[in-house]
Amino acid sequence: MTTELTRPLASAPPPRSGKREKTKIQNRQLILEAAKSVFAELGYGATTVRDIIRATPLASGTFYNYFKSKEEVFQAIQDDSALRIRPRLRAERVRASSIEEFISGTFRTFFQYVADDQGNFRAIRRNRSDAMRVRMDTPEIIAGFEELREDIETAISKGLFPPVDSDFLMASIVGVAFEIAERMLAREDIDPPAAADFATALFMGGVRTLPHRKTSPGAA
Amino acid sequence: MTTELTRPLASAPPPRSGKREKTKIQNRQLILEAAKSVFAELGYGATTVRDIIRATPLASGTFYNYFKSKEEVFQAIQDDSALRIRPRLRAERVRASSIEEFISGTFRTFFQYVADDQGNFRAIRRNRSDAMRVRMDTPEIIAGFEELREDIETAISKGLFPPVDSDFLMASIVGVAFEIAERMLAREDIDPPAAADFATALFMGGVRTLPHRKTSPGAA
DNA sequence: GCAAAAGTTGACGGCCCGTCACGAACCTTT
DNA sequence: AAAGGTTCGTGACGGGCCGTCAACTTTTGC
Repeated sequence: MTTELTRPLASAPPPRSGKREKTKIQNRQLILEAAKSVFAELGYGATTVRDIIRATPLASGTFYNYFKSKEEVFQAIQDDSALRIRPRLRAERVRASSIEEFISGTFRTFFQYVADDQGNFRAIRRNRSDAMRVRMDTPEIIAGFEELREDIETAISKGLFPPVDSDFLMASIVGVAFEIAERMLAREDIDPPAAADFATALFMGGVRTLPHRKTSPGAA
Repeated sequence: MTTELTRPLASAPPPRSGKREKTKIQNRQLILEAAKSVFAELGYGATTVRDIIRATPLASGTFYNYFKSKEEVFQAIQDDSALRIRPRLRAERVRASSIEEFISGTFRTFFQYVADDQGNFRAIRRNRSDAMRVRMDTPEIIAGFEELREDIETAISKGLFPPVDSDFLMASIVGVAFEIAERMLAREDIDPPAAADFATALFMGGVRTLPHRKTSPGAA
């Protein structure tokens, strides 16, 4: 504890590129990959840290050199996903010069991403064999929500949006995006543009301007 | 399953109102109440079955006479909640003679219920001290979603709604309802009618018809 | 009352948790 | 290149929770 070293230069920043750094990165990746596969197999709830390390050549103790718990692994996986899409969504919104572009750009980008990234999005959302549906928002994802709110504020101050409750509007966009994404993935033909069109029409003009369906109603 | 009646007596239905039935109901309630309180205290994730029975005069083995796991207790609590609001929501929708009534009735009823029922709604939604947000939909809740979809279908066939994708529309309503509910509860002044007005305006006319905010923008 | 049925109890084996002392692998210094 | 220092992987360990079950207690039907 007592750091009473003579300290000639003490802790020089160790940006080594030696073998140590290499295996560290590798081990971390090993654990993440194993976790993804095990989560997909057993579901998040049923998975134990032991299951994850067992799917790895490492020892149990090693796991804890990299993550504190399975929650943290989960977060790392999800945050990774969030980190990849956030810039794209943000770019889409910054570029927008109308409400319509803002809304449709956001939805198109999001649904397309979800469809491409089903592995990370879908598998994790099953708690176990329970019929219960689960959605977990990691800090990085929540930060993405906040970013959306800020972009809405900016859009309002630029006169793009009317001065509405940006918190509720953000919540509405998020809610529609996630909930429709789930239905979209449950379908035989996954059609991100169709999902985006639906959501965009809802936000642009309400229920009455929603696209009409092609299939005749009443069909089971 | 085999309903072979004839049976002179055999397993006569035991609708006793004896002491046995009474303590059975009581024990179940004891466990449910304890679970609610413990979930609220520790968060769902961190709670163990032992924590629940410890908050009870019962022995550990008894727990398993009533529930298979903490998941099942959780479901029982949530389903209880869902069972209370579903009829109200349904009544509201059946009574509706216009899109506007259908939508606004649904949201008003839902947000009012959430505000009244914070105990069951709020406490459970914290996973633990983690920053992660969690939402879990039990079978009863999911059945409520399906009921909404059916009511939308009925409304379409009655000409109340245009022939839209009822699945996506249901998803949108659900997403907006849950997500706004969460923001609403996070605020100092919980105002269900305001939340309902916002959501209704969104579905009736889109972003451009959303209520304008009173507080001047730009304030931190 | 009494015997069978129903329900409760808590101890038990099995598993998972997170830690930690140890030793091996690596890196630095001379 | 050898020694010394540091970092990190390893697996065994105590503690706790899980779900079960044989023994016991209470209620019920007669």
